[in-house]
Amino acid sequence: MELKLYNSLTRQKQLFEPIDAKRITMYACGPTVYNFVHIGNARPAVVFDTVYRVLRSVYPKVIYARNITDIDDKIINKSNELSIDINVITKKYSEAYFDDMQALNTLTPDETPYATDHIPEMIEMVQALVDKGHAYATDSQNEADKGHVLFSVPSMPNYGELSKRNLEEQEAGARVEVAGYKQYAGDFVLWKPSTDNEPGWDSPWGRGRPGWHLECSAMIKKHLGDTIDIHAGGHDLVFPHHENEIAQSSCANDGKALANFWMHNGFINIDGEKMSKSLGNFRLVNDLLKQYPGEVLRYVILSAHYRSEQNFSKELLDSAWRTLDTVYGFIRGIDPQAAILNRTGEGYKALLDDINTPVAISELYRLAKAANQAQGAEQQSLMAELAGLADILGLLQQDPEQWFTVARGDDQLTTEQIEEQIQARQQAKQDRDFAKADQIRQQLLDAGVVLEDSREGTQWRRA
RNA sequence: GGCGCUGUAGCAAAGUGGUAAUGCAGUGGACUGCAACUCCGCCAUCGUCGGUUCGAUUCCGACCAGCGCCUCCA
Repeated sequence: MELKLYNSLTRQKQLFEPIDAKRITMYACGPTVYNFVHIGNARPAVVFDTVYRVLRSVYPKVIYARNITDIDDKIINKSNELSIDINVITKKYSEAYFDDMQALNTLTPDETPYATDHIPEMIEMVQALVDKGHAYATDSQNEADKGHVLFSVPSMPNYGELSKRNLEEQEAGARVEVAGYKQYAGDFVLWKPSTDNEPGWDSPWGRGRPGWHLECSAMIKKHLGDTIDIHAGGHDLVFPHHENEIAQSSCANDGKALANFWMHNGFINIDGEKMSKSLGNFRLVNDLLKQYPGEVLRYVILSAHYRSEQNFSKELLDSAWRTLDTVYGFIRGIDPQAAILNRTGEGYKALLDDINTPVAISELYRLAKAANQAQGAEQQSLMAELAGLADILGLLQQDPEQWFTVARGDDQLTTEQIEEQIQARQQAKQDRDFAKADQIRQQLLDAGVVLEDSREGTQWRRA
């Protein structure tokens, strides 16, 4: 039983070999909390939650950390814009994030470090970089430029390893305005000065705040170690974010690798276009949850391989919902069984092969369908295997009866009303008044309730 | 200019050097008072053109069409 993962660093799928099989360490870049998160933020959360679940099925202990970025210029801007204290904003949106992620059935990471709780660690790392000649404080001659500390990219010979970038070759097409205080165009900020009305912390270079990349490096070192097994995030973070994290950590830790495996998820587009503010096509998880169960969103995300791009659309969501209806329909009324993971099953094997969730999901469907048709011990065994696979995918965690009967969106009828109507229809059928029976059924259908007759009676579900 | 990705049925999405999983939709049939559910069946030669090979959707090359990063970004 081997786990293979695609490693962005080597650009190939390779056998996952942990540093310490008794303690797996994994870090995923979390959100900057200045707004509700959109579906694109949900993808890494769901994907790496699944990776976490797979790892836990293989190894006895996995430490998964996902940070909250609660100090950032975007947050400061929002704070100024709305004249609301920055802490109020970060509290509100970090809580909203946790709620959304729970709706997507992601497990709570073992560590949720906040950037602002790690200022001393960050300062310490900057100091180490300065001491080792990998960083420099800007000249204090010019008052405006004073107080910056920059990472010196030329001080690191193998800079660019992750993104395979050669800074010289990029200059031709790059439109980066180079700040005057930089010694080299590619140098990036470790520490920047804060004005009096900006949040800041005292440091050897004056009152200021950390640069974007620094927190991850500092928090990884503190909570997980100098070198971790897996570092994950969205594909767009490869450069510059992760590249710079590597530079900081590696140089601060005397050349040790920051992570052995780098995993990056592909983007989510909306109706064929990238989500962007100018297009106004952001899909907030919070809004989508008003129309779809969280499980539908999770299912959609896992129905494509995590490295490929995925196009979100209403059609995709509706289709996923119908599929889940079918699957829950298969197991509705069957006694649930304690989960037993079939480690030689196709679904689990697919997950071990670079987290191939689409194949695992098709196996989930196959098992549910087979359970629907089986009887007795065979059925129990299929249900146990189904539960085992479903647990790793974080799907099918609801009671099927609930899945079908909990009101969806704008449903008007209560369960009691529906069952009353079903009784009335039953009577009409017994009286062989089919016209009336059909009329009741149609009325219910118009109200979003589908009836399913069987020898045992009438079952209903919301559609 | 540099780095990189994608192109498989109406939609979604796996996959393999030996004629392509799966889901949704559609469709034929069974079941049903009629439906719904369910069951049985049908529905693609894998962007184009070359090359390698006994054989390619799968390898190589070119081309076409999309797209991402290089600036905040999941």
